[in-house]
Amino acid sequence: MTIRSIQRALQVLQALNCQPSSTIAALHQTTGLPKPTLVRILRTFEADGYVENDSRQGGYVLTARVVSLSAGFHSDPLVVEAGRAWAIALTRKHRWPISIALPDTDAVVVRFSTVPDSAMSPFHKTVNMRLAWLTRALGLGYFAFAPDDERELILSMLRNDQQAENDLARQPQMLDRLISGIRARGFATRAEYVEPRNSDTIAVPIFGQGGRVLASLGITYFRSAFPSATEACGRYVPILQAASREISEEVARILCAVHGKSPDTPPDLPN
Amino acid sequence: MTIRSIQRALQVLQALNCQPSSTIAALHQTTGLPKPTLVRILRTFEADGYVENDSRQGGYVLTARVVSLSAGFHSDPLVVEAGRAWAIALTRKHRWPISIALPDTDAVVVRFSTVPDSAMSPFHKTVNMRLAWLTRALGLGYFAFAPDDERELILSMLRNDQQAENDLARQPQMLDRLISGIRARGFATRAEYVEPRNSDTIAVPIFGQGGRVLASLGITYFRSAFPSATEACGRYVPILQAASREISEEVARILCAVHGKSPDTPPDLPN
DNA sequence: TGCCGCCGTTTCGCACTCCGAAACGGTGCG
DNA sequence: CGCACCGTTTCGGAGTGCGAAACGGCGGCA
Repeated sequence: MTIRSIQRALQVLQALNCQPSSTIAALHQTTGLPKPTLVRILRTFEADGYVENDSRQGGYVLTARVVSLSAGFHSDPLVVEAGRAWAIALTRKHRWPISIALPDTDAVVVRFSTVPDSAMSPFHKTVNMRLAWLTRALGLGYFAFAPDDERELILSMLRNDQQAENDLARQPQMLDRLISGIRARGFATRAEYVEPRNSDTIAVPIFGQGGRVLASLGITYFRSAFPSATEACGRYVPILQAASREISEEVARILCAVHGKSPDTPPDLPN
Repeated sequence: MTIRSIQRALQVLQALNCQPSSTIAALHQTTGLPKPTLVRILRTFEADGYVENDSRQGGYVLTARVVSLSAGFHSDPLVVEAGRAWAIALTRKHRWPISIALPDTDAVVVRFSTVPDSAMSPFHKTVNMRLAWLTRALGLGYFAFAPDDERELILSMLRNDQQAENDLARQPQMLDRLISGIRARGFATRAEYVEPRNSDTIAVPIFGQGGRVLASLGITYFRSAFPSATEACGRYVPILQAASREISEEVARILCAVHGKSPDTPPDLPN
């Protein structure tokens, strides 16, 4: 059971967003709600500071505070929203768990993972796991493709960090060699010397409009399932890269559709 | 009387905006609402597509659709929000009505006016009145200070327009002379040959951060109240310009405070 | 001037919607 | 195995939100 008054309130909020200012009559017209109901809803918004009612402005007007209702929505979750379907599809087809990681100050954070869907997974729970920038596949898969200024910003944070996993931040030459290798190959893998040794992750960047990296997309598998890492990469890198491109397009599509209220059309999933 | 369920819903929406993903327990913690209530509210949001609940993401997550709750909020109404207090104060002190106008394609639109507060007003209702770009003070007060590309865009719309008031768009030399005069003086007045002849308006631009024009701010008076237009301008232009500067600062202040939930602190009004 | 129509708001009594304590099923942990 | 915690469901009661109707104000019109 859903709460009717809330749905109506959201409906009114949407309507208010369509015009610089709205009269009761106009809202009544577009939402179909009875006028006393509208007055009550608007009075509630007003009490909380989301709208103001001023005859000098010709009715009810949104205030700057409405922004706080969606201010926390970077495009961060967007890439998860867009990527989820492909990640699930990939896991269904190839068995191994897929993860999407996003930057968060001094590490990347796994924001989505199909570990619960994958019978064969080296980990139990991965969501919200923080992974080091310079040793983990998902960290490097983002870092290596980030623009120079962003990389420099991250490094400046890591240099003050005592964690052994961030040692590379203090070894510019080695780091440069690692990064240019990753950029040349188009994907990153986990450093060999970090735990757990029995598994590996391959990660590729997901790009947004304008070519900026939004996130990294990774697949994790047991090393024992393949004769060599090269073999595994040869198999999964093209798949990840294709998925990454599709996710980028889906992000663009969602961004365009945000204003419309059309129901979500399910994307064409890989078969 | 306000509607409790809506207030709670907004509260939850705010909380969701503070974290990439939220569990029921976390929301219960921060909002203090009973868990069954939270579940109902979240289910409502989910039904309308504003949040998604996915264990793979570790709880409830906002979707791109939340943006539509504040997408209509350009910084347009913001300048009105910021300017209202000063406009009212100016009218109280100087009697004449003050208006704030914003661009809307082929004209400017009065979005705020103290006409209702002013006993002495040449007009009855002004809000939502559309004023021609090149003959009205509020149009010119914006146009003359807009960047070149924006001016060119507006002109390209006006050139196809049959309205007599937009004739100047087809007379580049005369227009240039008019515009550079306005820029030099720092304010605009209504063209002498348009109605109503018994009144005049003086308008100045309101600038945003980065020096872009946000709106124009105008005062309207009966010509018969002054021996000459020069006299009126000499008196009111400094006042309008000072108010414009204050409003710009207020806009900046609101923009900074948007995320915080601190109650609106009333600005220092001119005495 | 007086009448009419429209608009935003308030009233008020009833119905039903929303509420939340309690219980439930699941999962991870010691 | 028992415990603790978490998200979700149940369910009966009451308080909350509902909307038809009425109100007051304003502007237009004759």
